[in-house]
Amino acid sequence: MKMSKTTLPNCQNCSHRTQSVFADLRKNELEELSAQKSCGFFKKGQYIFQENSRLPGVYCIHSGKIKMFRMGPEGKEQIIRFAKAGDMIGYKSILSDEPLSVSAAALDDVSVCFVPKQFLFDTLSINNMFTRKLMEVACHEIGEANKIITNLAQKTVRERLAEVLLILKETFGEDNEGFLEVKLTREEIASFVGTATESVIRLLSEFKKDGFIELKGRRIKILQANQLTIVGNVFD
Amino acid sequence: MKMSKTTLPNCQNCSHRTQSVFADLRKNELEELSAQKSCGFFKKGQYIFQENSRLPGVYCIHSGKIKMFRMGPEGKEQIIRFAKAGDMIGYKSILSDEPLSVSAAALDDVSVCFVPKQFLFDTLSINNMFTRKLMEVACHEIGEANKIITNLAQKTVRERLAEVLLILKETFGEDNEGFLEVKLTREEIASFVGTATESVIRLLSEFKKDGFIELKGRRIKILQANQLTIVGNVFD
DNA sequence: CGCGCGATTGATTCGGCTCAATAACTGTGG
DNA sequence: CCACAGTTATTGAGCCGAATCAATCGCGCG
Repeated sequence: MKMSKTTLPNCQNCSHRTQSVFADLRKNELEELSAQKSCGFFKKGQYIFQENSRLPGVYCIHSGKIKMFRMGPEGKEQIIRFAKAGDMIGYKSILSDEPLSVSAAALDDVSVCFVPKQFLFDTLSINNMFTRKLMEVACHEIGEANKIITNLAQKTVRERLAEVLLILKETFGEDNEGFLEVKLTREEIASFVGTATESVIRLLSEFKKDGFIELKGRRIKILQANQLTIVGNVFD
Repeated sequence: MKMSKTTLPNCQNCSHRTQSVFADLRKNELEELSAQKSCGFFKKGQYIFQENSRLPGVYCIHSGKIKMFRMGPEGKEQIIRFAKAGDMIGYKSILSDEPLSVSAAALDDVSVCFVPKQFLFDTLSINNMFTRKLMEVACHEIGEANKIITNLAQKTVRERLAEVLLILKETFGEDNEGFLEVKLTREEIASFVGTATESVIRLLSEFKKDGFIELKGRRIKILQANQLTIVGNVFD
């Protein structure tokens, strides 16, 4: 991975800044961030980092999509969540001072900024709004994880797949034709749902037959989101 | 629930303080905490709080054991984790400014201190060590949740039960006879493992037959922890 | 244009859930 | 301290969702 300071825009005028955890940074803090960060690129399929390792900082995603996953006991990937432009990844390991609990891999070509952990700690100690924002993001994620745990334990594969489709729509949005703006293999979908690839395939074609979705190769279009919320027992 | 300021010791000389998130509070901060907190008691079985509600602060557990759980789509409890003396609960909802994502209920008689959220926010803004500690705890919990998600998706019930027994030992310890220092119904164990009550019962008696554990009514003694780690595919 | 991975479909197996019937235990009040 | 009532635990039988295994298809890419 090449790292440089010039390939991506300064943090001050980064288009993702206002939606990111850095939204509340002051002018001089942003300048410092720009000065300390470096940039990197990952091709589709490459690992950004691997679980159990440690990083000297965090990544801010400038463009591209990323899957966060853990290896199960038989070496099978379990996708925990996705990340996209504007998200910061790898920070939990820094803040809890533990090795990474997940790996991250690029779903398409990805460009990132790397922020040294010292910048985080420095900013945490002087900018309360930043602290609050970071806590908010972290604590929100715990709530999401609690929901996933309950779903995995209690819902059927059919229900979980319906919900996953809605999550993908929510997370990545749709292109101008209405297809989900993310390209995943059936195996990756299965890994996120927590089931076998064949089960995903069978249920997808069932949803297609029911008119809930349209399939075009690897691309998925959601036709009846409301039906999926019903099938998936999705309340919130 | 009765609330008073005198029933429990001051925070300064609370025996759990040094292991809690309040370990790094300064003298005057501890005095302020003592002044602002109130105390409460819950009988076994009572709810401390319910998911989707909001609290004006957080609870510190002074004594007793608590289950944290979520209601699944069919109204079935999913136990996410346990909490015990020294733990702070309910803070994630405060910090993410969202309704609670879990409920909490007393597993035995519980006494708690209630800390208004303003104290938390005030202390976050002036005590960096407290901030770091709180972040550390929250981020650690995310890592744990990631592990649980992977286990639920990929391990068998047998493996998960073996691991749960070890988690219970780790969390609550053993009494002088070697029995787990927590009294759970089979249904609660099942709810934590993410399976049916009958499956827990069958597998427990299997573990007993294999000599891994001893059962005495509701009480469980772990005889061969190492065998359980093998059966449960527990690496860390 | 062919190679190879990913997708699909079918057949079969099986872990684990549900339902049902006792048995054992907990704790409660007399 | 005992009896009773209501839980909770146990065990068995049967079923079903979903995993696995096997084979073929088809698209994307070099």
